This record gives sequence, structure tokens and C-alpha cells, in this order.
Amino acid sequence: MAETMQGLKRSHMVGELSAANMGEIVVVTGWVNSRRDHGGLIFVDLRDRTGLAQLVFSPEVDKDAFAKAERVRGEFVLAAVGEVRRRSAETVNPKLPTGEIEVYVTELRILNRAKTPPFYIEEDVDENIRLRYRYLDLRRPDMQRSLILRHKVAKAARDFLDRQGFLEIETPMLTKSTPEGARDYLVPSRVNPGKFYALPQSPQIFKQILMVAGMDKYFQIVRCFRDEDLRADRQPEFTQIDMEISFVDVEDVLNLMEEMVGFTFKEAAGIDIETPFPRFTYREAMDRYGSDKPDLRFGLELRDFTGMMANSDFKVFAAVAASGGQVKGINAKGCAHFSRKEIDDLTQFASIYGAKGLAYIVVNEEGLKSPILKFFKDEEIEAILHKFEAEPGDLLFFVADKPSVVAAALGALRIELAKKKNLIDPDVFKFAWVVDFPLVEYDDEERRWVAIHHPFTAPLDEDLKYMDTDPGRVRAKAYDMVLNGIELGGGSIRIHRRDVQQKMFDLLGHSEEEANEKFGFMLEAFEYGTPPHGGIAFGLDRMIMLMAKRDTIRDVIAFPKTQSATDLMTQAPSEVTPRQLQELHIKLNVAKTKK
RNA sequence: GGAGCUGUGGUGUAGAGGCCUAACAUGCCUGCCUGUCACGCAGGAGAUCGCGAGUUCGAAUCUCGUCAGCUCCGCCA
Repeated sequence: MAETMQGLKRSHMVGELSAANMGEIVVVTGWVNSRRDHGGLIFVDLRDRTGLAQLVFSPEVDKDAFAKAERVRGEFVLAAVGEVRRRSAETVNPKLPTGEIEVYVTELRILNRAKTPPFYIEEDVDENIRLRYRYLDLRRPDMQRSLILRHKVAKAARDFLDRQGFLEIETPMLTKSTPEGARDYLVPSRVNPGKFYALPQSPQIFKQILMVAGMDKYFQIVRCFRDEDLRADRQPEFTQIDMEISFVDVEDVLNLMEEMVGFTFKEAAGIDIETPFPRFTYREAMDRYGSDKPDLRFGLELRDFTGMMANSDFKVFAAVAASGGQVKGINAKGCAHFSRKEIDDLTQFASIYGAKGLAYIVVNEEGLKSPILKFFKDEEIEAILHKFEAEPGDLLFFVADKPSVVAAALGALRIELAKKKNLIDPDVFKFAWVVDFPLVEYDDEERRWVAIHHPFTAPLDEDLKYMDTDPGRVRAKAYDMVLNGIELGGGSIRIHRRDVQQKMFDLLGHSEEEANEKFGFMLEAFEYGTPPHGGIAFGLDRMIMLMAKRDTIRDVIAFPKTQSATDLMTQAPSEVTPRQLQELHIKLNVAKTKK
């Protein structure tokens, strides 16, 4: 039934055909997007990754081809030989790039049949079905564009870095489990019973050792693995553009990366971006936006009322202000018309982030409306309105809590309000740097200091002196690149001195033996002449998602996993045979549940 | 670990206690059709409403559980 391509060679991709090919005999191949049978005349839209073109079958042109075309169905794979002809003026299809021409087929070969697909290729269907039949989903022009863009982004970044003298060097996928950070994916070693490799969360240690090795500038477009719960922008395996550079400080990295990102966006997607990017210290970003990844596409900045509330008669606010908490607010411009239900929903929304309440004041032409008004003196109300720059029509929100809750709740509320009020221009790209992150934070559960970035991050020179006395005050030479409220990449200048690294491990509560066991090879390497160095890694998937204006990185990854980390097409992960387990010296201890 | 949303012919949806012997569109099959462009016209097949319990005289519809997908919190150095 199926025919071969013998004696035929594709001459054109279908999307390339145009009036310039008029009169040529062409050989095209592809899938049947649709077939329109008019009885005495059959049209077939043939699709490949470059687009669609119309094939015409007429008994007057070729009887055999016409007869075969009657048996053709959706998604059949065809090769067609025919003449490119210009369409008459009234039959031109302006919706199709190739709509000025059509191919009069003189020979048709049905290279393969296809089952009726579960969904029409260009229709939007449930993601369940898309992932199960990913090969059909990937035939959709949108998905093809995503993967083509992905290729272009990777190539542009690679070209840029190559020109800057970077070397692309591979690092191991089977590596050593690290004690800090995300959960590792573990791989049992057959030849070393009871021992495990870990898949890399990032090539962090190897790239730093490459600096010790004198490679000077390293990069890699590399898969990384983290065994944590998934989100729209988080997959268990994802791709980073990973870099490390010797003999640089913060400024050098930021400048070079702005250049790289600018080049990549322009080259891959034709998007012009403004440099330099605005820079925020971590503190400033948290104060103004309640987030270390501020979305700068709209205003709605946070205002601080903590000082003002300390002496107020509103005990809820005063108590929080007096006990190290914060009272902050957002002016929801033009939201005074919100219903009680809408405000309740927003209160519910804020509670997700731990806020115990959401106080509000409605500002109208007739005056103010609020359940908390009665607690404030006239001059206090005056001061609040002044600080909010409130005008009639505004709705003022407050959250009072410990600083982390205030930031989380108001930071999220800010974005929610922007969405609700349609303040976000989808065509705009707002980059920013966030710098001077804290080096460490205290983990109440583990009852120790933990690294905000990772334990190799260098402290700011001027803060080094607080490492022993006041670790929470030490700022790091760490930086994140943020785009439209999403963390695109992050990195730091690293510690290159053995003594400072030791001090860091001490601070994190790793004993010398522990540090030696986990990182001894690295500490040893650092004793053989380590250059000052720093680096950064970009989330390639997120970068492409933002360029392609998608809501999830699943749409820019060929074979992504579901939220429960399964692959609906291959059914991974799956059980393995007892023999496989035996060879790996593994005994399962899994509660008998579903089959 | 937790919260929320969704699940109805192949696909996308409607139906929200009896009107359901489950509707519409599209796809699929058969026939007709020489200018369509996701062609059109006529006819046909196709669903025990994710799964399991329960409430009820009666459940696609209400309750509980469970499975799957999605969004989010925690987590993600």
C-alpha cells in the first residue's frame, strides 16, 4: 500500500513556494493538513514545518494522481510531483503565505497512511491529550515555531559567547550528591553497591574548577535536574545557559550579560531591548515591590506605614509595628468601585501568602469608607492619604505582619491587581538586575544559617567583617536578572580564597570533616592557585517562554513532564524488573497501593 | 505535605435532581458535487457523563472517597 520515494528527491519545502517558482516542476513532501473533495476536483493542503501549500488534483491533469487523491485522508504522508501555477485572481487565498500559487499534481505517492488523529492539528485541546500524543501536538505550527525559536536562541547565545572567547566544555551528568539546595535525582551504581551518583542540579562546582584549571571563560548549554515539585515555569529537568569567567567582578558580569541577552533577543526573536537594565538592591526591590523579582511593567509600588503606626490607636497595626513587624500598603488606583465580594476575594488571595487580613480604605468623592477608619485621628488619616498620594476613586490596601509575610502578600497582591486592572502590556519586555542579596538567612526549622544563593558565593568586601558577628547583615556579590517579574538568571562572584570558603562552611554549620567529605576535592583544588572568578546561569526554557509569550515552559520543551513529574507519552517513570533491582542491590520498601 | 479549579461520543462544549431514550458543533463513514481553502449538501455510526461508594422513589447533576490534568502555597542553595 505505502509507496517509496524511489526516484524522487524533494525540491522545495512547501512554505518556500511562491510566484517565483511559477512554471517549475517541483517535488514536495509533507502531511495532509486537509482535503477538499469537489467530486471532479480535489484540493489537498500539504503541510511541513515551513507551512502549507495547496495541491490540485484534476483528472484532466493526471487520472492516476486524481484517483489516488480520493483515498487520501488527514495526516497521510505524501510526495507530490507537479507544476507550480499562479492562481487566478479570484482564487488567491490571502490568508496563506503561499496563497498566490498552487501545485498541479502529475504524480502522487502515498508514502504512508495515518490513523485518524485524536484531534485536528490546529485546534486547541486539553493538555492531557496533547502530552499523550506529543508527536501530533508538535506538528502544530505554534509548537513548531516554539522549537524553532528555541534553536535560534541557543544558537545566538552560543555564537555570542564563542565570539567573546568562551569555550563550551561538557561536565559530568553522573556526579556527586550535594548536601545543600534542592533534592537530587539519584542514580544507583551497579559496580559500587550501596553508592549513588546524583544528576547535577547545576555544573556549579565543575565550572569553578575549570576556572582553577585556567580555562578562563567557560560556557555550556546544559541540562540540570532538581527533584522538587513542579510549576508552570519549573520542570524536573531544564536547560541552563551556564557560564563562568575568571578575573572579573560584578560589573564585568552584568555588562557582558546585558550585551548577551540583548544580542540573543534581537537575533532570535527580533526584539530590541534597552540597556543598561535598571538595578535594584535586594532591599530596595523588597521595599518597593515586595519581591526579589519585581515586575516593572506597571506601578502599584508598596508604601511603608510602619513608623506611622507604631503609636496609633489601632492596636492590630501598633502591635505589629512594635514587635519588629511591618505595616505596608498598596494604592489600587481606580479600584474604589470594587464590590465587597471582590475585596473578600482579594483578602482570601492575600491569605494564601500568610496574611491574616487585608485592611482597606475606599476613597470616594463623598469621602472615605473603611472599617478601620474609626481607629485613626484626622491627622493620621491625612498622613496616610498623603503617603498613598490617594485620589477619589482609589482603594487603599494594608497588610500588617512580619516583613516576609508583608512582602509576599503585597507583592502577590500587586501583581493580582495589575492583572485585574489590565495594566500589563503583553508586548513589553522590562528587564532589571537585583543585586546585593543577603549572603545567608536563618532557617528556623534547621536552626542554622543557610546560603541564600549557594555556599560558594562571595560576600561584599565591606561586609566581610560581619561574618562572625552579624551574619544576617552580610550582603553577597550575587545578582539576578529579572524579566517581567520572572527570574531569568542568577549568579555571583565566587569565593576564591580557601580561608573565606572555610569561614563560610563554618557559618553554615558544616564541620571541617563534613566540608572535607562533601567538598574536599574542591577545597584542595582551591589551594593550587585559584583566580578570582564569577559566573551566572540563565534559564533557557524561561527565556524562550517569555520571548514566545507563552504561560508555561512546557510549551517550549519538546517532551515535558506533567505536574506529577510523569511523561504521559512514555509513561515514565515506570517499575523495573526484580532482576534490575537485584543487580543494583536495591530492595524496595513501597507501601502496596494501586497497581 | 496543603489549597483551589477541571473531568460529558474521537475532539471542543451545553445540560446543574425527573424535561436525558444525554444536546450542539466539529471530526469519522457512505453518497453527491470542477475552484475550494478547516469547501458545501444529504444520510449514517459513535457516550453506560473519569472511577468507586453513598443520599434519593429517581443522580451526568447532590455528598464522600479516589484517579488524572492544571494553577498556587510550602519546597525550589
